[in-house]
Amino acid sequence: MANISLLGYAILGLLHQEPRSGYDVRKIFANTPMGTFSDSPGAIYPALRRLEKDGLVRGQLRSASDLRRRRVYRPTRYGRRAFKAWQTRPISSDDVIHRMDELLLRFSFMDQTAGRSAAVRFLKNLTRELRSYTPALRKYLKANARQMPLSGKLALESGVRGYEELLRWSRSALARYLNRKGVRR
Amino acid sequence: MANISLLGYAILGLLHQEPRSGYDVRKIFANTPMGTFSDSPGAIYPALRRLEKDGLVRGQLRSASDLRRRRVYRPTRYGRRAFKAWQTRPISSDDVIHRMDELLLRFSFMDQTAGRSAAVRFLKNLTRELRSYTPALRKYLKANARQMPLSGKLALESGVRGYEELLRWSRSALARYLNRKGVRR
DNA sequence: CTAGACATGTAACGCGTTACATGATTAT
DNA sequence: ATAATCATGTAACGCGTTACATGTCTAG
Repeated sequence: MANISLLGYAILGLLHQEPRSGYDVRKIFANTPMGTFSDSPGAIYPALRRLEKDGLVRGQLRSASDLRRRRVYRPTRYGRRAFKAWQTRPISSDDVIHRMDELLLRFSFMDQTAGRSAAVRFLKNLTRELRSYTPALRKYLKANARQMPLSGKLALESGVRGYEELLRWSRSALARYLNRKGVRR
Repeated sequence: MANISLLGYAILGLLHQEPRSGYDVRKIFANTPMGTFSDSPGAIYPALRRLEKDGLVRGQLRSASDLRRRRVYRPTRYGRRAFKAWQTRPISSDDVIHRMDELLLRFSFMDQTAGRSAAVRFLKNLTRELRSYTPALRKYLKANARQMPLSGKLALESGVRGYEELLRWSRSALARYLNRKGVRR
């Protein structure tokens, strides 16, 4: 089974939307909020080749009227299955503590690829984990605040607030899905 | 001039508080909210050796009553200067967009090592950058929301909210410093 | 005709991950 | 005795960063 990096999943997700070239992906990473990923060719082209080597995407040269070589990739059936499996993995407390960025990436492509019900399940589980972790963090801060320098205390406060906001977001996102239940658009 | 990784700076910051061994550092990464950093020996011991090789820290074996070998590190004068230089670097929009975690790390040790006035300057500059970036992100979301799938929209909404919360935090943190101006304690 | 966007690659390098290894000390 | 904790290391591996290289097409 292929081992896919976060960048690999990001690219695979984009290829689910429409067939794209490495250059297309680069432009997205350079010009949109997906820009947390590197748009450097030294990252993207090898990543695409790896995905292809592992059978997750298939690339073909588009040259019909184009003399310009341009390799366009799309996910294979296996790639789609692997992507969906990644998206629907259970959410652990460790994910919430160490891999929040990965969780958000998993969610961002959710209803295109795994469906609305998977999105709802995801948000329910995420909410559960956040409801348990957030107060624990807040408690840690309260317990150790006295012996921490102001800047350290404040930096941690920032982290706690970030998680608390995430929990509010998660709940409101869930509500957004549930309110639309069965509503066609 | 030495090139120091984020993990390197995190360790260097901890060594500013008191001399510590690699094992001490590991325990901190394993048991506190600093746990965003890896506590694996394969990361920490080589990082300490690099810091030492670059003249940023000095390690000495503590063995007096201890037969157990235990290498305790403390920053050198050069290490302290380098750390402070890193902390007081100007804040760019790129830092805010791509390296928020590094900014928070820089701030978290601020008043132990660079002083209260540096902390205030940092927060003022951070607030400025966030005041410019946050509405731009929000605007992007508004402009593209129509053509985005719900989960994509919501994932981006989460990012925007995170930045908005960060801006509120930054302002309140600044207020916290300014209210104490000249107050001993 | 030339600057800039289009488009894809490769090579060296550094560092973090994973897994394994070693041995001393303390607690049960 | 022996399991757990203390404590430090090393080797293979993968991937992202940086920098360089190459060539095409389009706009002014």
